Amino acid sequence: MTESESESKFLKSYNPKDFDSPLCTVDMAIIAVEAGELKVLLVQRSEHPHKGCWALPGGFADLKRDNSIEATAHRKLAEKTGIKTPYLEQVESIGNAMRDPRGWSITLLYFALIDFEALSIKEGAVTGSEQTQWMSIHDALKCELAFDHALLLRKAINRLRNKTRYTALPISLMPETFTLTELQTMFELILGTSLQKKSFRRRLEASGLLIGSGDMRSTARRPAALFKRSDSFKSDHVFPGLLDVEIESL
Amino acid sequence: MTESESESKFLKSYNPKDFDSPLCTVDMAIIAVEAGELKVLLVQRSEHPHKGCWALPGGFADLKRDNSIEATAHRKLAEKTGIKTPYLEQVESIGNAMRDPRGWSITLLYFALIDFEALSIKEGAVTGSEQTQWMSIHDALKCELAFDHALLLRKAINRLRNKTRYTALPISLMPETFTLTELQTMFELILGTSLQKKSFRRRLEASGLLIGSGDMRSTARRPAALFKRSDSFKSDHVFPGLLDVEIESL
DNA sequence: ACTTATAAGTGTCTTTATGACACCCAAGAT
DNA sequence: ATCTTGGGTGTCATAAAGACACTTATAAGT
Repeated sequence: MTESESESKFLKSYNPKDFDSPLCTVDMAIIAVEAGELKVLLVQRSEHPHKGCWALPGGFADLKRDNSIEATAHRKLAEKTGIKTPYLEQVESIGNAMRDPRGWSITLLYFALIDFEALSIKEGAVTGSEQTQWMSIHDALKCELAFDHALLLRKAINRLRNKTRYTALPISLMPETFTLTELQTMFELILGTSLQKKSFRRRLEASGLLIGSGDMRSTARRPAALFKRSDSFKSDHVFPGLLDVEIESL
Repeated sequence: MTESESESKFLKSYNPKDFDSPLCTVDMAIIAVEAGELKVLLVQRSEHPHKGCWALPGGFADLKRDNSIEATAHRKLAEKTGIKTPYLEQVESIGNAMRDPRGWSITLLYFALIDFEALSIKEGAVTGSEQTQWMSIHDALKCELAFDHALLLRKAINRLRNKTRYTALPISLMPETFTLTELQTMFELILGTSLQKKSFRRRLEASGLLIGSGDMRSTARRPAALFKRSDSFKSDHVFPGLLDVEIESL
């Protein structure tokens, strides 16, 4: 019997269900800004365990439909928000015997950043049988989320805060065009500190990530130049230096 | 029936095996330096699939013995190297339908850095029925590793290289005491570039991570001061600035 | 029409950290 | 005694962020 015959015979008699295997899920921290606050999308669990609790959206990979875990994450995101091309990043995987009463379980945590205004499914929408809600990060961390989802949310926010110090990530939360002050406000909102206007503009200027759209935003004051993402824009662009703010680890 | 009675009834009738669940493993890139080369610990697979191929050590979480995936990683590491307190970090999780012929599979990739000299199990050791080997990174990436382990190894090395630019991580690869030149050589080996002696020493001096051990190393030339980790040492210490080297993404 | 408040946007000096590189120093080898 | 060699330092240049004052444009109020 050749090696490859031996291997195919082995595979034929192999059944994954013969082994004890942990539960394996994908959970998502979907983050947007609305009304000047960082918010996260939560769903109310319609099934046990933790029935009735608010939780991060997520669930099992559908082995028939999803070719990879990123596909699962994209599918979940599209189901909840209608958004197809978000900023999506894997944060970490947490697995242990205690986090789910059903038994040993692992979750792959993703976080997504989206422009709230681009949402096709908004406040209080009901997808399937589940109630969904945008809740401010602050409230979400206080309100007894299901499982260890408060921990997961903290991990996602910490990642977002850290990356905001040295990358252009928050631009993913902005609409098509925006002013530099609006963008700076977004950074400040995420970091929870105020930033130096000059330094902020210098970084962006030097990065070449944005170009003026030509238009101006006329508000009650002096009009502000509108910018949009340039051709060379990448949301994970790394600036040469860190913003010197100390972030409170949640 | 109260909510909690309803929930416990649900849990009693719940069987994880009722659902299609992916295979879920932990794989490890265990890295050390020997003979002036970055090396990775590989095991030769004694079972199908990919029987006979070299692979990163790893395997299924033992739901009976391991309380968490970190516990699984620590156990695997101790089994292969005898080392209990390494630098250990989760890199990423990869899951898709193609990476394992047995079916949809997810792996949680960890990487560990250890001081080769502190190993209790060395070259060519046989643990259980598996042959193990330390192979240079360069060779390992060329030699057709099992599954997608070449990809996993590249991800681990890229992470190591990136972190070496702005953290003190490589100190985890050093013995108890060492000279600054030896440490710099370690950084250079990982990054694949030479570094400025002065800049390198300044960063470490300013960090307060090391203190002189009092002793000197007497070689054929001028003796060099020996240093050890100070009380405030943390391997994930972040330096204020980046080392300005461009690293070839593998 | 003039003034004022306010947000947009700029000029410029300081501070911090790394890069570059020349120089000095200590010990064994000759 | 001198040479060689790697250990270790002094110092100026450069890059990027921080601090902060200043100018500018607009709408609203008088």
